Amino acid sequence: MNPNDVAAFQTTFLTWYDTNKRDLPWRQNHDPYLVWLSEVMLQQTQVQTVLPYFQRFTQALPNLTALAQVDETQLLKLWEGLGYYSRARNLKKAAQQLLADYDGQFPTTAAELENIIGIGPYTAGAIASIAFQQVVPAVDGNAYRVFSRLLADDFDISQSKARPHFAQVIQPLLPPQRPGDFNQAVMDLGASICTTKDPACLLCPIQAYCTSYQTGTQLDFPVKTKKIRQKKVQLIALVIQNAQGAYLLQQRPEQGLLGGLTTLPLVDLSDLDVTEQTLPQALQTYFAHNYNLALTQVQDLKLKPVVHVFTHLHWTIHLFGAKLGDPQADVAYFPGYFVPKARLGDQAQATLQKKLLKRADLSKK
DNA sequence: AAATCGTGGGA
DNA sequence: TTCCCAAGATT
Repeated sequence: MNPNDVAAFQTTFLTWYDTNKRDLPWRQNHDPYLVWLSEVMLQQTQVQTVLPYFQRFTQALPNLTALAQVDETQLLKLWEGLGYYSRARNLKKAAQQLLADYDGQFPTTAAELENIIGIGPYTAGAIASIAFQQVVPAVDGNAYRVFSRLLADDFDISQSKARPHFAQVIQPLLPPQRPGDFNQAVMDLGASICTTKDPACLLCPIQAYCTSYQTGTQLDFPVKTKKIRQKKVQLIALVIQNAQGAYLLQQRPEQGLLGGLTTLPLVDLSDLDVTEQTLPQALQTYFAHNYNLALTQVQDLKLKPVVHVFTHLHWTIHLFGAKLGDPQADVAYFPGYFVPKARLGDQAQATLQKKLLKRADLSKK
């Protein structure tokens, strides 16, 4: 684009934004704390999903100090169901980091912001431009879509160099006076008009500048080669009651899938020796060997399996029931604890866990 | 640098 | 069913 076109393009785009921008709670002001929270919640997550979480989270934890001091249970409870749970733990770490090393003030440049845990290139650009008027792009999926089409740029967005590539491409298009609004205009355009499938080019405010529209190649962009295959895994979820009728929950490690959350005890079917034994026997052996726990009455509950799909995993989970034979049984070797039915919801529950409890009819009345 | 990390929704 | 996508970061 030549310089004259760039100026007209910016004016056209920002004028469209001024009349069509979405009224979102994190757009009420430019408080960096709120901009930051919204951006982290919006990572790989749609606006509609984020809205109720943002309201509850900001009401419970309205500032850095409150966030830095929140206990883990409340933090995860505020995040439950939103996914990518390391985001929540990183928020708290970042709040502590900002209070300890930055006097509780957000740094104002993208480069400095990237030093905060949980803030990567995109989020740094978003905060710097929206909260601090820094002239930097915010290169997310919307930006890939909008600018690959606008410029008919066929750089493969599956490549890790895609982000720096598009940052370089977008930089000269940024309006120095309103970089934050420009970046948000890209997001709104990407969400409403320049969508992945069936983009509404006839309604697009920057149609006249769009190279791919002029050649009818909108759907050829962005170029993305990599596809993810979900690995299929069969699991057993155990409904184990003790003598008091409480249920055994398994505490998952802080790192990794559903980190820090609790679920019904899960066993990967491929870890069981079912060649020589029946499935109930194999589960009994597994718990005895791994956790020094003696299960009795292990049985298939014959319920419809719970299917749960993660980004890279496809789980099919069969529910089995069991009891703890010895009322004095020592659970010390098992990473978890017994919880009465009425208290199952005290800890944060991933959506997977809610599905399991519902299928086992253990949801709160 | 490729894999890992959730969930809900749409075609 | 199955696949893909939605305001990515971390290791």
